[in-house]
Amino acid sequence: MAVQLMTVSAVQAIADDIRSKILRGEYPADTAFTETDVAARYEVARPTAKAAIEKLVAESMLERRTNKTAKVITLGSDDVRDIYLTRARLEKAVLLELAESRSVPPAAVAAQQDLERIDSGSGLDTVEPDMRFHMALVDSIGSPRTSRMYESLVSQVRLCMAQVQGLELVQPERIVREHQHLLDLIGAGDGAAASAFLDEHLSRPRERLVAAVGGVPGPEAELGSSLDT
Amino acid sequence: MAVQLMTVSAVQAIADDIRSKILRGEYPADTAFTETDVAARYEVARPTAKAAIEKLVAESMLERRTNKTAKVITLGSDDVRDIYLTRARLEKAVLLELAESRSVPPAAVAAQQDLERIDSGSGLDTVEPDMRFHMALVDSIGSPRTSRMYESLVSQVRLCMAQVQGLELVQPERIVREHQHLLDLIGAGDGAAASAFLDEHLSRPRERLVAAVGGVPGPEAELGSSLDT
DNA sequence: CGGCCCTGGATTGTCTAACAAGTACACATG
DNA sequence: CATGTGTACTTGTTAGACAATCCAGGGCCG
Repeated sequence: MAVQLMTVSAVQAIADDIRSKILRGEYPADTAFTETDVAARYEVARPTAKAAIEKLVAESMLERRTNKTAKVITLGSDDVRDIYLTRARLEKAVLLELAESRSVPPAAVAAQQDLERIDSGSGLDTVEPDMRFHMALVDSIGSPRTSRMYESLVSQVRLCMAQVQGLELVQPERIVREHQHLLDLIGAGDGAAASAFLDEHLSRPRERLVAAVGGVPGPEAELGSSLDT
Repeated sequence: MAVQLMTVSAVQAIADDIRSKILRGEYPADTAFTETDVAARYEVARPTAKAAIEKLVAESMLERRTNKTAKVITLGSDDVRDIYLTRARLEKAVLLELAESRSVPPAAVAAQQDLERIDSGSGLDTVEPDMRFHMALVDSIGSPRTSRMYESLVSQVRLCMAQVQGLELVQPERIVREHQHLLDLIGAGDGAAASAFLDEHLSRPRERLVAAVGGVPGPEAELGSSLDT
């Protein structure tokens, strides 16, 4: 009867809170997260804060080098392209499989209807149903690993959008139209066309984000040379 | 200059050691990893052992539910299919892109030559160059995130193979032939054929692994049976 | 005789306190 | 001005301890 409302784990709760705040844009890129600071803010011991930070590092929300303080990850234009290209690879494969069986996922249709409903709203309200639409497509094929990977990519897209402030250029009616086109192509069994159209559909926001993050090629491409992992 | 020789982190070293031992098959499925046990074996404090265990849980080598001891993950037939299908999704997209530019990755050719060289060897020696071949294909497109995801899938394939003992049915000459066919199709720019052929190429080992892991549909589909150790 | 409670041991989650090691920055010195 | 040093800050790791939880075995009652 209890609906598992308590996260039963302090580090999980802290990590969830920090992650949601990062995705909401409350912590801009390069914000430092010291262990003692996190421990003090959430009133927990330092090992607990440390575990939460490392959890976020593991899922690429924060980055840290040994003996250095963790910071909110900075996504450069290279990262944005990589995220969108990887995302497209997964989703195109999904579209091909869905078109094969001509199965239009009901959850995606529902997300699409939500998107139509708030069509007149401002740009930022549309990204949630937009993401849900794509996520529903991927989830519908019932592959836990594919879903988990895609979810991680979507999360990074949201992180990137949160870091870029002046980004209101989304055109809801165009998104709705293109989504509908995708669903139609799936229903028609034309996987190749759906796959190709997805590239088009994703290219616009991708380049928009690339432009928004500025000319930064990568987070650490400009300090003498490679001091990489 | 300095070649980063010491892993400077105890938990990293412990996690690496346990992971390699798991992938080598020294710890069969469902092997329990108690925090105090790991701490004693590596002569470190319990938090350190805990961190190492949680690191392995994060990368799906171990699984644990709250307040329960971590165990080596058990991959059922559902998991094997999911791993191979997800793997195919990523790699097919990669093949399409490679064929688009007709670029045959040199690293893949090198792995292929290694595979030909030990062609006469037993089956188990072939899986390393085999994996390296596929990994080289994926790495060649220069997408860090795609590579990381594919690597995680390859790692799970290796884990699965390590857990299945009697699995010597690989036919090296067939693998060599099919790999060469893939490279030829890439060079010819026929991405669609390469993509389709990859499905064929992966289906055989997939079904072989599915059969090897037995009729277990999933790790926790039947709780009335084996819980030994 | 069988089912249920209940009490132990075992294990994990978390805390406090502390020390060692490494980095970064300021400062003093040549 | 360059260089070396030192100090503060932060992380990596340890030790010990306590509460909460889970599992199994035994005793009690029907």
